[in-house]
Order: sequence, then structure tokens, then C-alpha cells
Amino acid sequence: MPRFYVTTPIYYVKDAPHLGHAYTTVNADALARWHRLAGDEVLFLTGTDEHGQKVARAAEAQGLTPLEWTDQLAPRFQAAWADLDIAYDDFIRTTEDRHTASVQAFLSRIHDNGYIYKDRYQGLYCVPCEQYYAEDELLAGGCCPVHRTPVEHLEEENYFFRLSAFEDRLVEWFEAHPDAVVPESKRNEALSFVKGGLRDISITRTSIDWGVRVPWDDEHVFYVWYDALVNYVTAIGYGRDDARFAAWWPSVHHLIGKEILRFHCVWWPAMCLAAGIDPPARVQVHGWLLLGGEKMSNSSVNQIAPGDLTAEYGVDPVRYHLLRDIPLGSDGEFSAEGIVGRYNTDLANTLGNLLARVATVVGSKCGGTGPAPDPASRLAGVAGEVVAAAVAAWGAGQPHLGLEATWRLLRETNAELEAAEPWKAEPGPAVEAVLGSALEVLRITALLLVPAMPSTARELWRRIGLAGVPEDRRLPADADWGGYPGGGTVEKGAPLFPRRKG
RNA sequence: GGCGGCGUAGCUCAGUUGGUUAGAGCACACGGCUCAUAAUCGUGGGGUCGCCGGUUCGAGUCCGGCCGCCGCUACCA
Repeated sequence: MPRFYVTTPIYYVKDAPHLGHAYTTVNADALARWHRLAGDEVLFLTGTDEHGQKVARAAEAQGLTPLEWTDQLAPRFQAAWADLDIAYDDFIRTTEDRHTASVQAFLSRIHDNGYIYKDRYQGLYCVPCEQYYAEDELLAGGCCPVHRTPVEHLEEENYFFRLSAFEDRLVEWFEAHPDAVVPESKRNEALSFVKGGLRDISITRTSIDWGVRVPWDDEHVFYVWYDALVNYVTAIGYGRDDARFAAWWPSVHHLIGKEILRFHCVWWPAMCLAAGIDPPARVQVHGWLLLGGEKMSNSSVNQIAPGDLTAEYGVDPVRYHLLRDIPLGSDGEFSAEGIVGRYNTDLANTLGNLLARVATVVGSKCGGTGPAPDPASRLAGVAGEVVAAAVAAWGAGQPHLGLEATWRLLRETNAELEAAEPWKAEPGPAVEAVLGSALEVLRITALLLVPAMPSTARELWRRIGLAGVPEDRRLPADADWGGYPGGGTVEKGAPLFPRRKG
């Protein structure tokens, strides 16, 4: 059975979950649901990143230990994902014992392989940023470009990862695996970064102790990024369960935002090579959610809480908008006009209204019992094409194309009803053939909607009189034309998506 | 500065290796229908494919130059 292991980045626990986090997570969830529907064995991982100096200081300010503090924060993400119907299989926290064990095993292996060495680091450090700057990055007078305050000359003893040793092997890896980083523009960006020359990177700190202890030197903890990246192998048992690890690695699918491309497409593959394992099979880089042209980021004020949106528009419409309107890989503009427009045209008008009109006519012409579809319906061919297009699109990590294809089928079905006008005809086989075919389209649509709108898919399935739940079916086999059995009770019910004014 | 990308309908975008009349959705206009959530169906208007030049029987597509926007150039979904 094919395996599909999909990850989101682990989110920095101190940030409140916002729509940017939700965007990544909804995409990962939809891809995971698609692969489950395809019959693959799926592991969907998300979680929180809980180490680092900022967390330690914030905890101290609260009079709590760091762990007590993050114990309070991590559930905010779990709650946000529950609200968005995110069905992750594992939620990792970097403060868990399993993670400490895997980080220590992973980095010890790199150390044993000779790619970690101790050196003295000196540089210009901005305390508020917790970061070193190169001289040419500073403003006039030696000031931090962010805080506009003077930086300090600092000297620290660190362990370094010999990233520079991996230049050639990374280039070879990119060339041997053209699909390892998608879209291609991001792959080129990563590759040109590697070709531009790699410097060794400092991976430990002595100035902090809220982190994973370096097993060969008690004075040091790992810098938060190196501990964070390892979460992807922690979750599948690195250093603790070799059989499980071997089953899931390296066929992993990392979903990330473009701002962390370098970590995932350069540092992380190099760390894997250094540890003697294959780099990740795929890193899928997505764009940003923009609000009025501005990035929605952790530090700015333009954050939108996912819960506010789901309360206003409903969970599935929010998921649909994120998946349908922003091609994975491009930046996308989020706006109230955008979500309402998509809601009214696609969900209320095309889909919801189709169900309503079919249900009404089945009620008046067939006594409310759904008839079987017509094997010779023109829609059978359209459905076949659409299912094939959706399978290809979702398989290629392009939810917006999968959904676009699905709506083509719905529009064709509305047109078919106009042509046949079953509401004018006397009850009989001709009317039943038309309505049965429309119901069959709705059944296939329910299947195709499982990844994007799981609740809607279930409700559609139930309304047209089918037993069970659509996510228990399998694609593409169960989407073959003719699967609607006929004989079930079709329920009109309240509008699936009531039209919105504003 | 270096490397890379983009510019196609009012908006968002699609346009394989050059090849009939440049497409889709939305928006707009007109018409049909009245089963349906003022929904739906059909038709239509709207493009010097950023600009200039070149290659070619033929260029949105290839080449050169120019204009404009953006990304990366060692923090952050």
C-alpha cells in the first residue's frame, strides 16, 4: 500500500494561530484526506516548536517554568485545528521526551560522522533580535536594521555544522531529483543559493538552556532551528524505532511557506545527508496569504484569527476559499469580498442550488425517492473527464485545479437540467433518467469534496439518500459512473449554503 | 550590484515542442426559463498578448534591447 507522510512546519508556540498557519495546515489536511481517499496509508504530522530564548523569557515573566508556559500555549493550536476540521494523525511538541531522544540521536550521528566541530564565533549581535548580523547588513553607525539600536560585539564558543561540505552533494541531489522541491521556481532559488557557496553554521548555544542538551557537551544546547527540523524524523521514530522509521522515510512531503525555504531545502537535506539518511522526497513550497498586499505575519497587526472566520462563514467555506482561490505556490490575496464572492457563486449558487432544485423535482416527480442514473447520460462522459482531472490535480498537489474541475461537472449538470426540463415532464423513465443522473453527479461530487469540505461531503451524501460516509469510499474506483443505487430517500432540507448579502 | 521570475479581457488567471478565428471563471449587457437559495441556461460586448526590433511561410510562444513590478542574496506560517 502506498504511503503518504505529510508534514506542516511546527509552529512557534508563542504566536497566536492565525490564518497564515491555517492556510498551510488546511492544505496539508486536504492532501492527507485525498490520499486516504485514494487508499494510501497516511501519516499527517503537525505540532509546535517550543524551545528558544523568547519562550524562556516569556515564561519567566509569567512566573512559570518554560514547560508550564508552553503547556498552556500548545492547546491553542490544537483548538484552532479542531475548529478547522483538521484530522492530523500526530501532534508533536518539541518539549516531548521522544523529541529530545531523536534530536540527540540524530545530531550525535552527524557528530560521529565528523560533520560537527567546535569553534569560537564572534560577531555583531543584536540582543532584541537574538541574532548576529554581518557588517554590510547594518545601518550607518553599526545599528541593527530592525531595532535601529547599536549591536554588540559578542564572542561565543559554538558547535558548527559543516554545511560547506555538502555543496556538491546538494547540487547532485537537486539534479537527480528534479521534483524534490516544487514549484520549480523555488527549486531554482534553493539551487542557486547552494551554488552561491555555503558557510558552516553555528548550531549550539551556551547562553541559553531552554533547549535540547548537546549529548556530548553539557554546556551547550542546540539552537532552536536544528532541534525543530528534526521533528520530522522524531515523529516516525528516528533513533527509537528503526523499523517504523524505515517504513516512512524518506517518502515524506513537507509543506512549507516560502520564507523557510532555505531551512527545508538546504540545511535540512544537508543534515540528512550528514546523518546518513536520504533527504526528504518532496518539499512543497507555498506562497503567502496577503491582506491588502501585506503579508500576514507573526509580528504584524493584520492577523486574522481562523476562529473569527469560521464563526462568520462556516468551516467548509473557509477551507474552500483557501484551497480554491490560492494556487499552491502563489501568493494569494485574502479579502472579505473574495470569500463572499466564492461562497455565493460556487457554494450557494452552483452547488447548493443544484441540490435544492434536484431534490425538489425528485420530490414532485418521483415521490422523493432517488432514481438510478442513466448509463448513457452525456454527464457520464463529463464525470469521467472531471474525475480524471481531479485525480491528476490532487495527486500533483494542486487543490485549486481539482476543485475547478469538480465545478465544471456541476455547471454541466445545471445545463443538462435546463435542456431536459424534468419539472415540465410527466413522471416516467425519461424524467427518472435525468434526475438519477443529476443525483449521480452529486454522489461523485460528494466524493471529490471529501478533501476540501469533509462536512459538506458527508451532508451531501446523506441528503441524496446514501448510507455510510463518503470518506469510507475509494477513489477513483467508487467515482465510476453508475454508483448511485437509486431507491434512497432524497431530502431537500435547508439550503446547504444560504446566499450571503455581504 | 548579482541570480531568478512576472507583465495576456474590467478582475483572477490558463495558454504543451512556434501552427486555424488567443481561452476559462468572475463581473457586465441582452434573451430564455420559473424546478431551484433574485438561483439557473443561452448569447454577446470587451485584447495593438508591457514597448521596440529581429528570426520565420507563420511569434502570446524563440532571440536581442527597453520599460514596469516582484522574489532571493544566511530571522519568521
